Amino acid sequence: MLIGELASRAEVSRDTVRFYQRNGLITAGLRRAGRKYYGEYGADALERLILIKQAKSAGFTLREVKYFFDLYGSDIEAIPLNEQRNIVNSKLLEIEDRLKQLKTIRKYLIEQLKEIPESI
Amino acid sequence: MLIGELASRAEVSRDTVRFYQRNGLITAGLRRAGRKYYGEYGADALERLILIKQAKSAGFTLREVKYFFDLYGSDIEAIPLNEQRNIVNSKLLEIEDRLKQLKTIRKYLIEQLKEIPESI
DNA sequence: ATAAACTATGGACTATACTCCATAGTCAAG
DNA sequence: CTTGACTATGGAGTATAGTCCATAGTTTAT
Repeated sequence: MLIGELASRAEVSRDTVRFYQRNGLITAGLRRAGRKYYGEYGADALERLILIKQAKSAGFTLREVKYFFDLYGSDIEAIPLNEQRNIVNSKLLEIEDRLKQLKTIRKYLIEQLKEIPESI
Repeated sequence: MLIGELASRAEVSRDTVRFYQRNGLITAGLRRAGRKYYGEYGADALERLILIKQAKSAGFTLREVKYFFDLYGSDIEAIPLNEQRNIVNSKLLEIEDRLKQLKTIRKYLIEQLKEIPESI
């Protein structure tokens, strides 16, 4: 399929597909079109886009996703189980850290709020 | 005082001071030095730097800090009480939102962790 | 007199994840 | 055969908060 079909199937923009491709997250074949070439994308590209979206919503960066793709391809099953646990676990720790920070900030803001006299 | 003294008193880098100045967060007078001019900073600049650091650690952006400076100067007391409450309160709401998002992500990651079989 | 430490200026660079634009070639429908 | 929809390419722009560099003038101490 061409980029437009891929993009709409994955529900991302064509520019996003191009961006991911430039950054080595997905690949495409070439389809001749006159004297130019169009990108030809397979089911694997679609799979990857979906994986990327999931990973992003789970708090992973593109850099991290690329790292795992480079290591294991897009087949999650190919990643050793203990490695899978490590990946998820360390991201979990990051999230916990950020949660702690935000809770500290929240506490501080609530204190501030208490310090401001009520204006009747 | 000159930029170096200001920076070390406020515990920020000189480049940070220059950056804030370029962005209208602090101002300086001019002290003649040969045929050049050096920035001359007063107590107000130091106060602002300290305020900025506090605001940042409370989750405010520089843009937000500048907005309030433009409106009320660096004198917090000058801000009407209900406005003070609004400011802190809406930042608090933002933080709460972000906390919710992160908790959702955490929940998801924990689920994932459960789905990965133990590798003995 | 000279070196060290300080200052100013402008501009480039960092990370993240895209988005937008202009230009130009291609394809399908009417 | 022309119009509209699609594609490719390169490059610029967005937001945030600075950092780093080179060049050049200044001040202070020895």
